[in-house]
Amino acid sequence: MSLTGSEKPQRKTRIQRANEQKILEAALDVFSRNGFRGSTIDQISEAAGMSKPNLLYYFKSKQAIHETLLARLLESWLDPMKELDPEGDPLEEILNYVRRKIEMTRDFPRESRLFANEIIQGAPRIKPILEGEINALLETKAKIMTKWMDEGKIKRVDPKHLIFSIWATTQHYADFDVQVRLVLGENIDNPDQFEKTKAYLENLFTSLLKID
Amino acid sequence: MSLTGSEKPQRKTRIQRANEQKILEAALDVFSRNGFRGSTIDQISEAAGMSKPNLLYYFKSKQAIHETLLARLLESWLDPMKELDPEGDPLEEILNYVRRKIEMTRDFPRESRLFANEIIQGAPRIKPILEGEINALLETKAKIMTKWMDEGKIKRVDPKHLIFSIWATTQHYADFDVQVRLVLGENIDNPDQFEKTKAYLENLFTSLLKID
Amino acid sequence: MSLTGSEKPQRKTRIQRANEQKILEAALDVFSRNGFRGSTIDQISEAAGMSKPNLLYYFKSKQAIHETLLARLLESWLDPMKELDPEGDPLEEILNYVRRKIEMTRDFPRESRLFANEIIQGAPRIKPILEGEINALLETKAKIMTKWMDEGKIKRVDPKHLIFSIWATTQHYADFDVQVRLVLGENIDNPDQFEKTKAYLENLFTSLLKID
Amino acid sequence: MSLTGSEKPQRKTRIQRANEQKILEAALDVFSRNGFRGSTIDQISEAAGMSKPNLLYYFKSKQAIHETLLARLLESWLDPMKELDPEGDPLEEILNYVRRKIEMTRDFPRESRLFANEIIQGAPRIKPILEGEINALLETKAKIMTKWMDEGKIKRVDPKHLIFSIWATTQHYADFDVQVRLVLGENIDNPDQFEKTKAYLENLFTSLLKID
DNA sequence: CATGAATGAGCATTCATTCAT
DNA sequence: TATGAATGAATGCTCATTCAT
Repeated sequence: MSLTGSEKPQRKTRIQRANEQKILEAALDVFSRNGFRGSTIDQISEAAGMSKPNLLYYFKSKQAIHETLLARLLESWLDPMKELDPEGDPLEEILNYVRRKIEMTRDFPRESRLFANEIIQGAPRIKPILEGEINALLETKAKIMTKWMDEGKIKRVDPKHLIFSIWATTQHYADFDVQVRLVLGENIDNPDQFEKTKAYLENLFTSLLKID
Repeated sequence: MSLTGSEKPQRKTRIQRANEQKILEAALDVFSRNGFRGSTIDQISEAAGMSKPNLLYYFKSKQAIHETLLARLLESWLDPMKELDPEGDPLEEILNYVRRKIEMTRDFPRESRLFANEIIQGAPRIKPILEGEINALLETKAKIMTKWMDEGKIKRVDPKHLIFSIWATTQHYADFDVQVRLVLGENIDNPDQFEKTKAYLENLFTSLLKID
Repeated sequence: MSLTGSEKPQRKTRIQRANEQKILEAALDVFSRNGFRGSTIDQISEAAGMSKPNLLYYFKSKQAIHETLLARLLESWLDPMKELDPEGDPLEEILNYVRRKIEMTRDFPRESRLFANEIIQGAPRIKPILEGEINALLETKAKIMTKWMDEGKIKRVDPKHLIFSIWATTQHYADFDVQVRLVLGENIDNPDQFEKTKAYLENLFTSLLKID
Repeated sequence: MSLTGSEKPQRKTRIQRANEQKILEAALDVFSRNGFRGSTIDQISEAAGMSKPNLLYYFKSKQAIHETLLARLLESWLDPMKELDPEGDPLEEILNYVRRKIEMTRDFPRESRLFANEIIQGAPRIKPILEGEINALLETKAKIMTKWMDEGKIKRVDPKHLIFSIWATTQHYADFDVQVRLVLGENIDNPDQFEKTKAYLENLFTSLLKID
C-alpha cells in the first residue's frame, strides 16, 4: 500500500530520484501543515536539506510540487476503496473498507490533511482529477452496494451518504488531530486508542447495515 | 441562534459597531474561502467596502480580525451542544443535537470551514480557547451520555467518539462541499438533499443507539 | 511640442501626478540607457527617489511603466510628421520635416533610444501600436508626397524609402550617440555641430528632391 | 567576405573549433534578438545544442562570448569601407561602398543588430575597440573623400556626416526590420525590395555628390 | 570533453503595517 | 473617522557561474 508508488519510467539518475523523493516528502510535511498558500519554498527546501534554486531545478514551481504530490498520492489514497469486492460478503467488505480507511488515517495523516486542505479551499488545483477519477470509482462502488441492498444482504441506506460518513468519521482523526488530542489526550497513533476507535466505527456501521 | 453573539459592552458609536460588523462579515467570507495565510487584508477591505487603513483602525492586525472572528463564532458554534438536556429523552436529545448540527452546517457553512481550516492547520491561533471551553463542555455532555448508558436508556458506546462522529458526519457537508457537489450534483442547501441527508444521519445514529 | 502631454483626465491627487511624472522621467532615463530587460525596478525607483513598493503603488509592474512610457511618448514622437502640410510648398515642407526631426533628435535623444531599443528587439511590446497608428500616418503622408511628385513639384522617388532615410539619418545622431562622439568629438547638443548636421541633411534631401 | 574571419592560430582540435563556432553562431542569434542583458546562457546553450557547463568550458563567461563575438565580427563589418579605393573613380567608389553596405545589411542583419544594440546602450563593452580601429579607418577614408572634393571630382559635403548617412540609411533596414516590414510588408531579403532599396540609395547619394 | 547537480546573488512582485493628513 | 501614500520584509522565481564526476 505504498503511497508514492513507482511513476512514469523516465530516464533519471539515482540522485534525481532521491532528491525528488526528498522534496516531495518535505513538501508533504509542509503543505499538510500549512496549506498551499501558507507554505513557502523556503520551508520546503529547508526541510529537504537543499537550496531553493536546487529545489527549483527539480520542480519548476511551488505549484508543480503541489500538483505532483497530489497526483502521486491520489492513487494510493483511493486504493482502499478499490479493494471493495462485489463477490465478498457485503457487511464484511464494507467493514474491511472502514478498517483499511482508519488504518490509512493512522499511517498517513499528513496525506489526509493535504487533501482536506485542498478540498476545503474549493479544490482549486485538483478539481479536474476529482471530477474524473473519484466520481467514477465512487459511482461503481455505490452500485455494488445498491445491489447488495437489493438482494437484502445489508440494510438499505443511501450508498453515497454511507461513503461520505465512512470518509468523514475516519479522516476526522487525521484532519482534526489537534482537537482529538485535546479531548482524548491522545490519538490513533496510540495502539490502544486505535483499537477503541476501530471498535467504535465497526460498531457504528454494523449497527447501521446488519440485517438481524 | 445568532452567530455573532453579544459583545463586551463598550462605549461604541453606531458607526463603529456597523463597521466592525461589516469587517467581520467580509473576513468570514474571505478567511473561510482561502484560509488565514491565503487571505489578504486587501481582499477583506475590498469585500468590506472600506480602505485598508480604516479597517486597521478597527482591528489592530489581520491576526486580530481572525481571532475576534473565531472567538465570536465559537460561542454560537457550541450552542447546539449546550442544549443537550440531561432531563430529556436520551435518544431524542441526541437526535435533536444531530438535527441542530446539520442545520447549522447548512446555514453556516462558512463558519464551519473557518474552524476546519484553523484546526487542520493545528489550531495555532485558538488552541487555548479549544483547550478550555470545548473540553469542559464536551466533558459535561459526555458524562450525561454515560449516565444515560448506565441507565440502559441508550446503547453503550464511547461518548466522545460518538460526539466526534456527529461532528464529522455533519460538518463534512460544509467542509468538503466541493466534493459533495461533485458526487451528488448538489448539497444540503437544496431542500430535498437536506432532507435525505438528515434522514440518513438520523438513521445512522438511531441504529447505533436505540435499545430495541 | 511636449513629449509627455496631458493624458486621460482622471481623478488624481497632486502627489499622484507628481510621482507618476517622476517615475516616468526616471524610467525614460533607465530604459533608454539599458533597454527593457537590462533595466531593473531598483534602478528606476532609485532614480525616482522612491522605494520600490511605492513605485509599484503607482504602476502595477515594470511592464506597465514601459508601456505607459511608450504610449505617452509615441504621440509626440509622431508630431513632426503630422505637421507635413499638403498645401505647403513641397520641398520646403519636407525640409521642415527634416528640421523638426533633427531638432527632436537633439532635444529628446533618450526618447529616440527608447524606441530604437524597442524596435531593434522586434517591438515585442508596441507592435500593435506601430501597426495601427504609424502605418496609417505614414500611408497618408506618403500619398501627399506622391501627389507632389505627380505634379512635378519634386523629383520622383519612393516616398516610403524617403521617409525611412529621413528617420534613419536624423535618429542616428541620438541612437548612435557614442559612435558619433567618438568620431566627431561632439554631437548635436553642441550648437555648432547641430548647425553643421542640419546643413548636411538639408543639402542631402534638397539634392535628392529639388527640380532644377 | 567571411564575417567570422580567421582566428589567432592556436593549438585547437577540430572539435574545439567546431564547438566555438557553434556557440558563436548561436550567441549571434540570441544576442542580436534580445540584447546582452536580455539573453541568457540557457538560450545560447540550447541554441548551440550543448550543455551550459560545456559552453562555459569554451568561453569563460557570457561576457566573454559577447566580446569575442563583437571582436570577430567587427573586422568583417569594416571590410566594405576598407575597400574604398583612393585610385578609383570617386563617385563610383562611394556608390560601390553603399552597395556593399546594403548587401551586408541584407546578408548579415543579425550582425547589424548586434552592433546596434551594443552602441545604443553606450557601447559599454566595445568602446575601446571603436575608439581605436573605427576612428582610424574612418579618418583615413574621410581624407580620401576630402581629397576627391578638393579635386572637384565630387560635390563638397562633410565626409564624416556622409559616412554617417550611409551607415544610417543602410543599416536601418536591418536594425528597424520590424518597422520596415510593417510599412512595406517585406524587407530587403525580398529580391525586388532589395533592388528598389538599392536604387533609392544610389539615387540619394548620386544626387548629393555628382558634379553635373 | 561533457554534463548533472548545486548555489549565491539578484529580481519582480506581494503584503501587512505605518505615516501623514 | 477616514484615506492616500509609503515601506520593510518576505516570496516565488531566474540566472550566471561553479562543483564534482
